[in-house]
Amino acid sequence: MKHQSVTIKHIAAALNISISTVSRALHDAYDVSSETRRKVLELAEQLEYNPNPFAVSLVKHETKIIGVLLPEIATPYFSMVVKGIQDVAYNAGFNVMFFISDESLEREKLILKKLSVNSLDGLLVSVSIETNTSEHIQKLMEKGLPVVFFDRVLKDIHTSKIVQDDYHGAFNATVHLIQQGYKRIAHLAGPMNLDNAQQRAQGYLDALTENNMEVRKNLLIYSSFSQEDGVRDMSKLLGLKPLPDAIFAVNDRKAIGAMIALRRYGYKVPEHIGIISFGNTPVSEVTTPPLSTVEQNAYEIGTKSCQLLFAHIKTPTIEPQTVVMPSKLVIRESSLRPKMG
Amino acid sequence: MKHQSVTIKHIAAALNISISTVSRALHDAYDVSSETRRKVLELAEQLEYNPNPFAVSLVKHETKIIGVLLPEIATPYFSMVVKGIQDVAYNAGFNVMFFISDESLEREKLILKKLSVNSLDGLLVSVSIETNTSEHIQKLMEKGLPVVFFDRVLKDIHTSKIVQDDYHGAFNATVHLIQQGYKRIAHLAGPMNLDNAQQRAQGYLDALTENNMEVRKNLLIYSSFSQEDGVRDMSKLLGLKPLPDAIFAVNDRKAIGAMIALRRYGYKVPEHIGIISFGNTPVSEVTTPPLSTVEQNAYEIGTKSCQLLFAHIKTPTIEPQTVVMPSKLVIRESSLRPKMG
DNA sequence: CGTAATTACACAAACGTTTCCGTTGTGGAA
DNA sequence: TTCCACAACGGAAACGTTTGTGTAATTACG
Repeated sequence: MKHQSVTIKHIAAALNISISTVSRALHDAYDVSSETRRKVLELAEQLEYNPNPFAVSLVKHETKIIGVLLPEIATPYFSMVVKGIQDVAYNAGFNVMFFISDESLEREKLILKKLSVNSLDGLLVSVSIETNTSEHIQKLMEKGLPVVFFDRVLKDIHTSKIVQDDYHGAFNATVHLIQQGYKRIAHLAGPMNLDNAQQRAQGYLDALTENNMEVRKNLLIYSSFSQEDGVRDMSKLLGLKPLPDAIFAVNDRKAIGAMIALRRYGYKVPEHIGIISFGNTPVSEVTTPPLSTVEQNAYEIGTKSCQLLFAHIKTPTIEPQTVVMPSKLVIRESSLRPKMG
Repeated sequence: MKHQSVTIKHIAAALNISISTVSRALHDAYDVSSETRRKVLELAEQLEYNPNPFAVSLVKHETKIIGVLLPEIATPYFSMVVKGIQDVAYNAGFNVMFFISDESLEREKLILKKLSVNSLDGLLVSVSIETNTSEHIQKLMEKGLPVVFFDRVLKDIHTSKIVQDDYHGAFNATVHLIQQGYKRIAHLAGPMNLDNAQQRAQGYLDALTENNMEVRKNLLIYSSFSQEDGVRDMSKLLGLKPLPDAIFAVNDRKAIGAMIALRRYGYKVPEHIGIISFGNTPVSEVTTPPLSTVEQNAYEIGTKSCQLLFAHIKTPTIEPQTVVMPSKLVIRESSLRPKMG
């Protein structure tokens, strides 16, 4: 900063030795007597010496910083992932820098374009809703930057990825509704071009067909992830002639939107319409009725993806792997259909 | 990175000019002909040259990075503040680095101790629950690092701070309960040593006395911020002989904890017991009944504090100021006492 | 035409480290 | 005594920039 901080030079000058000796004393103290080593360490402690990370990075070609590129940070899911990442990184002595695309492909590209490859040791990526290309990320990888994807991955990139078992989570959630006796099950889906949203939709579809239930096109609605999307899509569904009697929502926010719409029109959950969603964010416990949902281990996704990234940083030649986190059903009241006579 | 990236040297060599000319061509292009300038810019674009930020930082003594030290990131409030910070920083061309104290003073100290003053242009701070000293932060400021506090501030530090109007928010919330006709109003307070929790408690107390209502010591319970704290404290209150008939909770999570405890014991909100809280996080809209609460503009706190920090960075001699964000009541059903005969 | 001003560039120092290599001084072995 | 090994240190290059200063070549001016 403006105020000069204490450097290796000051220590060297004070002790009347060379800076190279000071440097060695502070690290692997070969070639330095225990006496001078002691004096250096003592003075460094006293002066509260901290190495200038930029100078170190310049010569060592490593930054001890990882980047996280993600679409959003103020959601229960992503903020929890971030916490997991941060925890692992902190324990490994790494700092974390966040880049938020705000669900915009353009901003995503801009961020990566401005990014000097030297400024990061590795990058964690979850792509935006709009992202339908992988060039911008591929380019970074070609320059030697280790990249690991989490949650929202890009199929055509050859690197490690860590995802939820979206397919089976959705499949099991839908089967659960079927087992409860619901007959006309709708799906409030996510954005079409997002792989994990697609996986959930596919799980829903396969669960229906494998249980010999008719797939109705108008019961599958794609839109974005917001609560408002849930309200809107549910309202649309409520205009259908034979009403759906159950909803599988792609995330908790949309499920809550659906519940709001249902309440508005006087329908009861789970009596008239059953609901199950995906996420198990804290809010799902406190809705009325409490929301059945698929557990999504956001924190673990964060920690695992960070660990994977470190593996790639340590061993650049490592074989990429895809980790699939198991999806567990959390059944609460919203999907428990009252037994009828 | 391991793979060498393109530097100013490569451009200089390719064009057979000196690196200083390249550097000047890329910046304020005095002392360079428009011809060579064009060639440099062209080649830089083509090679996708990005300056090495560490090298720049070393010589310019500025990093274009701000740090954010905060106790937690996976809560609706803090993640929203972070979003605000990130937005302003991004538009100003700054990167943001997060440091999470996890509500631990020890970790807070450790983080700051390891922090080289040179690595940041400025620091945004919200202290942990345990933080009862200011030395560790004071020390950084003395070394010339601009610091701005948000939300959880330290009284005895002379720098800019931005806080919610906790006092009047709490005061008005309590007055609202009084006006609704509630007589025995309890307060589920936050940690005693946190200034903003204290402010809210004081607002509650003053609202009672100014309205000639008796202050009962056993109706004021201090604990932490979690939902579990809310459940526990509310259960404790339900053991009192004359029951309280209204609750003012220090945040939404504790209010929800209280609602869970009330439901468990068969009490109805707002008929038996009215509730109002502080935060207006998204969850407060979807509880049953919807939660009355004090709006807390997390996003604006983020943007404003970041702007303030930039002002300090730009003009280190600037006079510190304290910004108080107005607190607005958001009345929903949980505090609307049914009129009785 | 001679001198001064200007243009366009190169050189080199500096930022704070790490690290390779060279140098000094001491002691022991032959 | 001479030679060598080794311990302990200093010097200097390098990382990729920015920036102050030096210096040719060109232009302007009286």
